[in-house]
Amino acid sequence: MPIHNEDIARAFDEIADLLEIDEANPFRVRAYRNAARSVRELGRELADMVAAGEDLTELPAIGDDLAAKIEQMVKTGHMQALDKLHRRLPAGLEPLMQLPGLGAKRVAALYRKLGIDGLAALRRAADAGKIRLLAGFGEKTEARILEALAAHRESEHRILRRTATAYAEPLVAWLRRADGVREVVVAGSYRRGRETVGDLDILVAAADGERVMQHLLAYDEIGEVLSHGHTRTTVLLRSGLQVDVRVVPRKSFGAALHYFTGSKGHNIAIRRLGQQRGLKINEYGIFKSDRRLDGNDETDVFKAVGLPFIEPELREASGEIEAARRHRLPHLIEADDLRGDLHMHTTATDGHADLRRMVLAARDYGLEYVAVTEHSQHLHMVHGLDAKRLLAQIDEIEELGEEIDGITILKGIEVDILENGDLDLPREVLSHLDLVIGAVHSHFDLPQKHQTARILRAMDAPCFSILAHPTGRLLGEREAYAVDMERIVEHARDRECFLELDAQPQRLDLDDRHCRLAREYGVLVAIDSDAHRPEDFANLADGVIQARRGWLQAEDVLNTRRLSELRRLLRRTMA
DNA sequence: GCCGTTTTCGGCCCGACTGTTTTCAGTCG
Repeated sequence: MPIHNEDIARAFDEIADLLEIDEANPFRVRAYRNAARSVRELGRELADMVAAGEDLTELPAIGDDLAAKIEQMVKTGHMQALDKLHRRLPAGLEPLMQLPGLGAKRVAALYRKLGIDGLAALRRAADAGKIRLLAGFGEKTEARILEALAAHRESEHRILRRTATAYAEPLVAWLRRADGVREVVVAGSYRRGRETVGDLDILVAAADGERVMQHLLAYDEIGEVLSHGHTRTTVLLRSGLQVDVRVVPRKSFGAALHYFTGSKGHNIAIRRLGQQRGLKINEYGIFKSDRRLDGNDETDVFKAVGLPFIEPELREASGEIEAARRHRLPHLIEADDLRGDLHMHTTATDGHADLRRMVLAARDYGLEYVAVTEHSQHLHMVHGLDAKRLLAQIDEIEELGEEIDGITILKGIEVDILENGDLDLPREVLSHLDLVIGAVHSHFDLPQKHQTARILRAMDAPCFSILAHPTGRLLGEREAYAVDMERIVEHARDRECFLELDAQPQRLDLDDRHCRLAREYGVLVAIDSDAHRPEDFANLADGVIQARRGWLQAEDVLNTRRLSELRRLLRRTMA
């Protein structure tokens, strides 16, 4: 079994948990957690770096000791340090740490005083009322543990950013109506543009916090109040979505917005920089020996540590601070930079509106060009096009193109990549088109080697312009299939074809790391709506956010090109 | 255990809320 970065990160996190239960030096514990974060944020596989003999101590938060542990895990599949800890502390303790309300101290007490060594034992003790009798515990803590155990069954769930927007917007509007409220912004991972969010962090600028909180508690959608103070209140909406609302004075809004936007790793790095300059940075401002310097505006925080403004989408502690220091931050793409869309469907296959309505919707959205890209025959379920129907659609598109002004309709197809890497329609038919999008819609479970070879072979077909939704993931439903993305990106560069960032909210692949990889290799990314309905062109905005998370500039994106330039680039893929 | 414009030792981000405490520890973000 190949070892992935996530396996290593989990091992480090588990060591941190067990060490903390064992009352080890808290900074040693933190070192493991920092390393886990660093490994997760790394764009490349550690196993590959080890194979290439690279120096892992170059990576942030990895020193000689942890580099050796990574190497050991990659080579043997085990980390002895973790195995050793497991001989002294049951493996069942680590899941206990994941329950809200339980940390190392309490887990240690439960284990040492009551012999609780896992979730099952915890439930038995809580049911029997034994926990409330422990020093430092009480009835409320015991009740909270029982609740946490019940919630644990439903497991952690993150929701699509798009779904979160539907909850966030009315709540923000509600909070704006509270007396004395100056500003309301959704911060956290939502503001950083993560494709899924676990909760909403809403920041409010107002003088009277308690007044805002009273207004919040009157919101119709609130299911439960988890905690309530005058600067911070946490509630669960009826939908189950957790919302943290924080109120700060207007003069602290910038510092608070920076702090609550995160990411955690980014904040820690910024505060460290501040510390080196003798500054204390918190959500209330920037301080030098208790004298407040600034904090009105988010840029104050960056200025204080000698950096230019860093866009929220970049704040993942994945090189943005170093890039800012060297003035190498990308000038990120904006939604207005897109001139067209290269992937959409109509009622000819699985779309919900006919060709005319879809094209008019694209024009209304402000696009200069749009490509019609139906599924091909292999997808029987959606009545995919065979050669005859495709040729008929080409005629239909040309007729409509004559008739409609203000937008150019390109002729394309989303052709299936068959199991052996062949395309689902012959070259003679595809060559009538302006572009060919290839996509995997079957055999998702091939081993990585085969899946990668299959896709590389498809990219070598004479007519192949863009690889659609390159990992096939459906967030919350289906994992990405196993592919070596670096090889695919490299091949796209050599083949002079393109990779898609599918902007459907549950797809959004390429993801941020893959976008950065494409940019490194100089492969242009197509941000496509994959629209099936007129309103789906709005997906493009979500795609742009993901592209920004992937450090893409307008020049890195295929469909920011003018039509003439786009046609030139596409023609090369159809030779 | 990591790290370095305080550089091989001595630091390590920082504040709010809860519960159980009678002045604060534990947890969380």
